Amino acid sequence: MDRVVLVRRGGDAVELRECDDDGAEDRVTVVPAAVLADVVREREGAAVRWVWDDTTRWYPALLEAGVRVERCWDLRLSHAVLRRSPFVDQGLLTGEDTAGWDRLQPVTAADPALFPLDDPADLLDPVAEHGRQLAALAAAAERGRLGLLLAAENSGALVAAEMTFAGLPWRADVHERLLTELLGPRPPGGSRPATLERLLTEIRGAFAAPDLNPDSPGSLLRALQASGLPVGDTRSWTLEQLEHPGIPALLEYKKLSRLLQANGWNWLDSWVREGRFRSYFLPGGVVTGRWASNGGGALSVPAQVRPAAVADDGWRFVVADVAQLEPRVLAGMSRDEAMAEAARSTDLYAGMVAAGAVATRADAKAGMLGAMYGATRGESGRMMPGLTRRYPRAIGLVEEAARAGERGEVVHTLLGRGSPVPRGRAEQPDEPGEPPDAGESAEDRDRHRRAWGRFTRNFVVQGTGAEWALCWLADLRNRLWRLGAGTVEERPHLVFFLHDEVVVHTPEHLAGEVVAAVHRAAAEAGRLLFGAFPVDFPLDVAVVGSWADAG
DNA sequence: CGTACAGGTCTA
DNA sequence: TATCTAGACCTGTACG
Repeated sequence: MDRVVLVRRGGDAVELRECDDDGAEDRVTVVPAAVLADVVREREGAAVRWVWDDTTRWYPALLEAGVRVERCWDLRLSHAVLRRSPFVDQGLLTGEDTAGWDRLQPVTAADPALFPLDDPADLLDPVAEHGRQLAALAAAAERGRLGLLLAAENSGALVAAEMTFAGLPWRADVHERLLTELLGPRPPGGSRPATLERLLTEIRGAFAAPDLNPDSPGSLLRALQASGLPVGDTRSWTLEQLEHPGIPALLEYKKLSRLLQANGWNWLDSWVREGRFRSYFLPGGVVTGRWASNGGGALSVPAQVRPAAVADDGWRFVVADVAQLEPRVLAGMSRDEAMAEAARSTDLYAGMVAAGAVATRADAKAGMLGAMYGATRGESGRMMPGLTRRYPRAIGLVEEAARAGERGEVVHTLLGRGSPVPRGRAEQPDEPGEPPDAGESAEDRDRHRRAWGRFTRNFVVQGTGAEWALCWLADLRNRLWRLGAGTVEERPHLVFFLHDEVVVHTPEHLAGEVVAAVHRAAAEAGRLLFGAFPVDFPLDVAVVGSWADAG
């Protein structure tokens, strides 16, 4: 397949350097930046992979011009994967501007306007970096897996930009009605809404604290203790355990205050424009390979405000999520036949009960969460011996990951994403990590070592789960494109992705085909990661008018 | 007066 | 007897 490396030449020209999959260069052309979108649109007719320093620096402008690309190679994201992967000979990846690629950050909501001469990306040579990456991949152990990871990561970069471009349909009028019903009318100048004022008066009376500000944890804690309540913190969960006439009003205040602060009128003003909530998704933003987000708290949109996410007239949302993704991924990556058998049922935890591994569904859930998060005590910890007997390969895999982390070793996901090197173990001379703290006791060191073991234990499962989800997303993106005609936002398109859940915005008459596509993409993701090994990934899928109506 | 951190709450 | 993974982001408060 042809590859075209895009290189900025000053503010108003772009160099196109053609090469093949080995990086051997063919010809070079220079075009004015103003016609780049037309050039890309024309070349998209044939198979081509666009190679660029960073998708967030190139793709938004193409999408604005109505151009969608099929494939890219994001040097920033690929660099980050290759730099950490234990499959890679790091010597092949090292060049004089490696530190610059290490530091390169995506363009996000916080700094949308980088001027050409201020952008650190302009100091980097994409052609040289591309060559190093191809050489590193070609020589890698497990080249096939690592190649799949890079393909999925690069496809995710395109999805992320397309989701920000399209935006999640959001009805400000529905959201405002919800706020007014719960909080009262929008008060002027950011003062407290009527409902909060009323609750505040009640709380101050109940705790005999006329100046109490419940938004100040310190003064709230002192007021509670002065009323004789035996509390050490002011979390809602703690307060729910208490018997006191002021508690219900306080809990209600905290809940509504949180709504106001996180998703109130200010949020609407900041993040909703022209009927769309536009946040920035950051592929690879979490070390495990999960996405992070930036702007509007897209990864924690409360269920409370989801009624305001409403599909356009004549359109629907297809909302799909995977049931128990991570235990299923663990069954597949450890090739644990017994756990895969439990995963054959729609409810994996019920499957574990049916197999006699645990007594109840609650035990199954607590035990699996404990196995993946590293609980050794309490409810979850008690399940571990039984699970280990019944599922030795699955439990053995996470246990080994934990032991490796405790020894300070790097662990990796199925496709080869590597865990960070623990502090104090970094080998780069310019990044010595934290020097050993002379004041740290043996107990502290032991606690840190076990905490790092819990992190690496979770890393292999959460990270491989993220790889499954990326493959699902990438395959779904291609299927959705083939279902319609026109630009991205005229066809069925992804508008939201959160670890194991997707939301597709689709013309109503295509909803049935989108549902089928979501299922087929999930089956394909399982095949890509686990081949013929029989582990199922059943989906909960809903066709709805509002996001709140799913699930 | 701006930055850093603590505490809290939402997400999977 | 037992709160254990990964994030974003708000306010209040301490600090330089």
